[in-house]
Amino acid sequence: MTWRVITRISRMGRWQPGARERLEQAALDLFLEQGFTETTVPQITARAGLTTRTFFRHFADKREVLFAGEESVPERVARFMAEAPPSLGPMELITKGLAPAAAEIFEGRSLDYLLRRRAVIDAEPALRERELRKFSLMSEALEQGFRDRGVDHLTARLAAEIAVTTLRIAVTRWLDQHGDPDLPATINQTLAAMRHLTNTPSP
Amino acid sequence: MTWRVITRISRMGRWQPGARERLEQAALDLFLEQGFTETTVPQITARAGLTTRTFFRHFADKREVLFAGEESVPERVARFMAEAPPSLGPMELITKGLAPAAAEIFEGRSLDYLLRRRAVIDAEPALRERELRKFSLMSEALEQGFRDRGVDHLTARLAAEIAVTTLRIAVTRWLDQHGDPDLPATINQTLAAMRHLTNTPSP
DNA sequence: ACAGTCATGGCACGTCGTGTCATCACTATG
DNA sequence: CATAGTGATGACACGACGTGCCATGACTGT
Repeated sequence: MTWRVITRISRMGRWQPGARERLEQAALDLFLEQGFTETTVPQITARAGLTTRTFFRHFADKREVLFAGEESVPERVARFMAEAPPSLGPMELITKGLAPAAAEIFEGRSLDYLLRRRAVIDAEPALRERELRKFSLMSEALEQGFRDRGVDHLTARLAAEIAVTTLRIAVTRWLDQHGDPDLPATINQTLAAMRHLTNTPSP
Repeated sequence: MTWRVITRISRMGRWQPGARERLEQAALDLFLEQGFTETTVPQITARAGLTTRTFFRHFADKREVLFAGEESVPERVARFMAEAPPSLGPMELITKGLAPAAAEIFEGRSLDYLLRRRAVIDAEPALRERELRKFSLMSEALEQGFRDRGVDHLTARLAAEIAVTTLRIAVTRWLDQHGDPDLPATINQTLAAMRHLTNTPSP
C-alpha cells in the first residue's frame, strides 16, 4: 500500500536503506511529470523522504542524479582493453570488442528505463551537455587504453573517438527502434556503415 | 537602407560602445588570473564598467561569454554545404571542404587568443561540457546539410560526426603545436590518419 | 521640440550548491 | 550492559547564479 510505504518512510526516515535509489527514482519520475527545470531539489527529496542537503551528498549536482553508476565506466573500459589480446590492432579491437563491451555496460537496465531516461535528457540541453561529457570521459579512457597497447597518440585518439561515436549513434538507433535488433547487432550494423562510408574512394 | 543598419551597429551602447566585447575581454582575463569558478559575474561587470544584470542580457549564462560568435556556426555550415557541388559524396565533401570551412570559421581570431581561451576551457569541466555542446550543434547542422544533399539518415549522421571529430582533434593538435603546420594542413593530416585507421583490414 | 526605441541600471526573488555543526542509529569493545 | 566510535542524515546560514520587472537616459526619427 502506498499509504504504508509513505508512513514508514516518513516515520523511520533517518537511515532507511536505499536513499540513493529512492532519490534516482523520485527525480526521474518528477522530471517526466513536470520537466527538469521545473523540478526543484526540495521536491525530489520530499518525495524520497529526505532533505535537500542529503541530495547533494549523493550527487554532485541536480543533473548527476540521471547518470548514477556511470562513473565506473572508464575503469571498466580500461579493464576490458587490458584483458583483450594484445595482438589486436585498434580497428580490430573495436570491431570485435565494442558490441560485447556495450552489452556489459548496459546490462541490468531495462529498455523502458533507458527510454524514459533518454526522453528527459533529450528535452533539456543542460542534460545533453552532461551526457556528452560522460561519453567524453569514456573516450579518454579508451584513448589511454589504446596507448597502453602501444598505439601512437593520434591513432589512439582517433580510434577512441570512432568507438564512442559509433556506440552513441548505435544506441540512439537502438532506442529509436525500441530495442528491436538488439544492441550488439545494431552496433555491428553501425560499424559496417562507418566502414562503408570511410572506405568510399574519392575520385 | 544600408545607412540605417550601419548607424544602428555603430551605436552599440548607452555610455560606451562595445559593451559585449569589453565583457568578453574582462571575463577571459579574470578567468586566466584567478580561475573560472573563483570569478564572479559582478567582478567581470565591474571590470567592464557595467552591471550584473547587463551581463546576462548579452550572455545566457556565465560560460557563454567564452563562446560568443559561435551561434552563427550552424547556419554558416548550412550555407557552406548548400553551395558545394551536389555531385560530391559525403566523404569527398569532407575531404575537400573541411579545411577551407574551418579556415573560414577560425579567421579573425588570433592564435594567442585561441590558446588562452583553450587554457581556460581545459581547466574547467563545466566549460568543456559547453564546448562539447557547441560541437554537437555543429554536427547537427552538418547532418542536416548531408540529408539535404540526399544522403540517407545513418550515413549523414556518421559523416557529420566524423567531420566534427576530425575537426576537433585537428584543432587540438594544431594548438598543441602553436599553429606551426597551419590548420588546413593539420586537418588534412588528421583526415589522412583517419582514413588509414578505418581502412585497416581486419584479418 | 517631441515621442518612440532600446540598452542599461537597479531591485527583488527563487534556486543551486557548499560549509558547518548537531543528531541519531548502528557497531565494536570492554 | 555500558560506552565510545563511525557514518549517514538533519538543520541552518550563506554566496553565487540567473530571471522578472520596472525605471532611466541617450539616441533616433518626425
